[in-house]
Amino acid sequence: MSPTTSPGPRERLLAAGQELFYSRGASVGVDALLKEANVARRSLYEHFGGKDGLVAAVLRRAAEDDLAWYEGALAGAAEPRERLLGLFDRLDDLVSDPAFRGCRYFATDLALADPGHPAHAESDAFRQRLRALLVRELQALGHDHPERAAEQLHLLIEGTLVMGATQDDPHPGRAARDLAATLLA
Amino acid sequence: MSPTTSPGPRERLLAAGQELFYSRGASVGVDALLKEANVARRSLYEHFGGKDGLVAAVLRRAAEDDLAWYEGALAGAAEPRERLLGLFDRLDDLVSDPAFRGCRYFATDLALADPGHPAHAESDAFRQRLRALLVRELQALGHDHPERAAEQLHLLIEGTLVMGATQDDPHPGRAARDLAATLLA
DNA sequence: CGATCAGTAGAACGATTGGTCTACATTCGA
DNA sequence: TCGAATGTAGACCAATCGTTCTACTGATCG
Repeated sequence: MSPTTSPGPRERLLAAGQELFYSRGASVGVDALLKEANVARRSLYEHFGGKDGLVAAVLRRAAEDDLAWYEGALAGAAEPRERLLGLFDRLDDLVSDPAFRGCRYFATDLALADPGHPAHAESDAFRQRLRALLVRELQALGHDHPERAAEQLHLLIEGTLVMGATQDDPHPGRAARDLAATLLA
Repeated sequence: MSPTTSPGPRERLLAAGQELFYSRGASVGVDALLKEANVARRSLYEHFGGKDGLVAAVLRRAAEDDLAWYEGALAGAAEPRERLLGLFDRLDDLVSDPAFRGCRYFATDLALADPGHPAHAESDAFRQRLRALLVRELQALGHDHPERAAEQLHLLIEGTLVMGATQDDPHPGRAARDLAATLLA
């Protein structure tokens, strides 16, 4: 149990899933995941019950990371209004990365047609937490209609991610930031 | 050649593809397409060369329909400004339909990992035509920065479609309309 | 009439899918 | 020291994928 113990198969599977599900979509084969994680086939089914379980577990973990990213992006400025506007600057950087492939949760939802798939619950949970974070921020800002404004900010965020994913727009974050600015006036 | 001749296999395949690719995604099996179209396996390969060809052909046809829909949505009002705002009302109706499953082109792009797939070219073409339509409308409106505003309107449209697809937002079109209104001021 | 052609119907293909199972290695605590 | 756990390695399975193929049918037209 030394602190430098190499991560076990469960951890490696989560890491491989986070990487491959994002870069190649939820349709990557189990074989590719096992190879990337250097893990035996059996370990996947013992730890996650199957591919579906891994997809859901990866989304759950990614939600933690992503929400922390949003918190960090908001922390870029002190003034309440600048905090939210700065978020779109960070988003613009994010989607400008050529490796950016769009919103993880939306892509997964689209890929998994079965509405009962456990991954959908994770997507919903993430979106609710993101929305709550926006509402909280708008309340701290003293906005008159935090719920309505959060809906609009959410729409701007999703729009930025889509525009960034299709790549034919160099700086969707800037376009969204300008719209957000009028919203926060 | 009577005018009531039932559509041939090519036409039925396009119709089946437009229906199934949208409702079940580009990953629907060839068997389901053939069954829906009531067409022999062989016809698919003679007319479209394979499933990839059908996917691309369906997107090309859908682009015509969808752009016509956008034109129609703009035609709802006479006053230039109301034309664009009315578009978001129509979008709100569209995404409120429980059968709405998001943007056809973006979903297809996400589903087809291979960047060389012919469907991507059709998606790009559609987006460019949509963008051109917005620019034209903004010019007619006498907007100071039609290109920039079109980018923002496009972002609002895509955002509306995403929010509508996830369903946890009853009226994303209204949120987008309000943002668009400030943009057109 | 007979040839051609577009169509249907469906068997069969090789590859790949997610999932199960057996055999063996390692670790670790009773 | 023995015996569970926990892991790896990989064969194997049934199902499904997109594709190719053969066999047959029904027009259309010289």
